[in-house]
Amino acid sequence: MPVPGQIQSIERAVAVLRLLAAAPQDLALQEIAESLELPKATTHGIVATLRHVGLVQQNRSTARYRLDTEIQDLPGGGLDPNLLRSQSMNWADSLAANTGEAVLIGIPSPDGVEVIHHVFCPDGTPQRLLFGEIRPVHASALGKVLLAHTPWLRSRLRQSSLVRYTSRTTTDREALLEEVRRIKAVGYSVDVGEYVSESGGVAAPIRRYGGLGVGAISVFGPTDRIFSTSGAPRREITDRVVSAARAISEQLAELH
Amino acid sequence: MPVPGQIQSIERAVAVLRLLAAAPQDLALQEIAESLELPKATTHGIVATLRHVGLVQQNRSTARYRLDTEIQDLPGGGLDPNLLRSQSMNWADSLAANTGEAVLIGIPSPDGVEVIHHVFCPDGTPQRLLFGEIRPVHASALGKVLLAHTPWLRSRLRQSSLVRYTSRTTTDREALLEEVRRIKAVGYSVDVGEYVSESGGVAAPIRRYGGLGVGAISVFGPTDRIFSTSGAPRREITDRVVSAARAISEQLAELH
DNA sequence: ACATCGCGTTCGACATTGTCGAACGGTGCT
DNA sequence: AGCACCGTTCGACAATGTCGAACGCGATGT
Repeated sequence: MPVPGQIQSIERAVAVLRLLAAAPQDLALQEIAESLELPKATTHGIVATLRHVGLVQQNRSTARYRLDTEIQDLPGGGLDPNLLRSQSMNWADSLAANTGEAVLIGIPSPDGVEVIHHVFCPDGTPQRLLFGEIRPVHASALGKVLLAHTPWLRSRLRQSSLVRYTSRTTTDREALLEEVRRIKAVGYSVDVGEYVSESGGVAAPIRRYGGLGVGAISVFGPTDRIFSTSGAPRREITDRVVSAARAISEQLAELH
Repeated sequence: MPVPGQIQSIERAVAVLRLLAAAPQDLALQEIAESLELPKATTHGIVATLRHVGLVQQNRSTARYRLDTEIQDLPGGGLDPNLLRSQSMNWADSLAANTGEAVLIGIPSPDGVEVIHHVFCPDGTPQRLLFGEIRPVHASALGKVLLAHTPWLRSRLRQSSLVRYTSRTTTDREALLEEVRRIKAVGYSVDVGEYVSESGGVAAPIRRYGGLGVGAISVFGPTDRIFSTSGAPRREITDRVVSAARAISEQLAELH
């Protein structure tokens, strides 16, 4: 590779995409090949790959190619927090009502998890609004479930120090990664007094189409209300959090 | 290549794009690499290539990567004919007024060049509206200049027969391709009674960002008014057509 | 019906091409 | 100053993508 940053097949693939984007109609394989001055077989490999990953469609009857509409998801960017909040508010409200606990919704931010929505615990006790606060990635149910379902967040762990907040805070990187693996398998995360003593929560991932986590929703409250005496989270809470998260994810997927 | 349609580097590049699209913030190279479980150096090659082709941007100060806004041009599709017409009407009018001849604007269509706009010759003679008509690719100034600047059109020549309309129609493929090469160099095309005897025209390409032809604009009329006695097109006409085409292209580029 | 043409697709050998471990140089912590 | 981390470059290796040629199929024309 003489000059770095010149991977041939990628440049060719992008050229194909650009050509298809500019074409007013579906293009035949041969037309693509000749436009790019590439052999037919080579072009076929590229186009077939693009079709395989869903960026290009092939008309069943004419065998011609066009851009798949899914390519419009690309510029979508990182999901507007306001959109996420508006789409999840109703689910958060009913989750709080059904569990009788407070609910948080968070998204990844440079320094941790940013709380973009907070439904107070319906018991009416005085509470402080957590909206806009940043919670630690390694010591909150929200953070840990994001860690499990948002791969690029994991590498941020390496540099940020694992601050100890309580005696239960996980400060060992290896142990945390091990827990993240479990969370990924189970589908929800748990925090038992790791950030604030006697307070804990359960969180589940909100995903965008494709499965990548873009946010998380969490129920939290006094540990003795969230967890049973065995130490495990109460089943009706985990179930409700998980299904609320799934419902929000599906709702997001529906608006293309 | 065991399974066709699985070019590794392209799939990886698309995965990078998808990851960047889903990320709410700029991502570090390492974060991308670890998310995709690829070596850093490999990832760097892919990202550098994507940056090189303009789909990815790198923040100068943080060195982190994000999608380039240019990626939004991709789903743009093949430029709405109505948009092209509305953007070029004013130029077409003044071109007709300045040259005293009729003006056509055309776009590629499956069977030839479709006329999407027609300004009558201002001399007031009775004329038939050509809007919506299909003109042959090989025997019109509009068609030939599109041929020169829209590569995928050229391969359509191979199968369609070169119908003879007049004694001056080019029916030899090799000769036509040779002329197309000249047109590409000069920047405008000429038709001297090749479709209708005694009638001819001069056309120039309307380009989208990147240089690909998406349409063409043409002045046409009686050959003795368009061309000087030497047979060459009159200089003030070619100049005006070319600069009108360029102006429309730039105007199109301005709306992102 | 048969032959022909043009297309998309597959095959397989080759060497070009991308991959990846390791090392470099710069920047911001502590 | 020292360290730690990151983006980038280097270079050897072989896995990978490339591409000429051949296949199969449908449409066309005879």
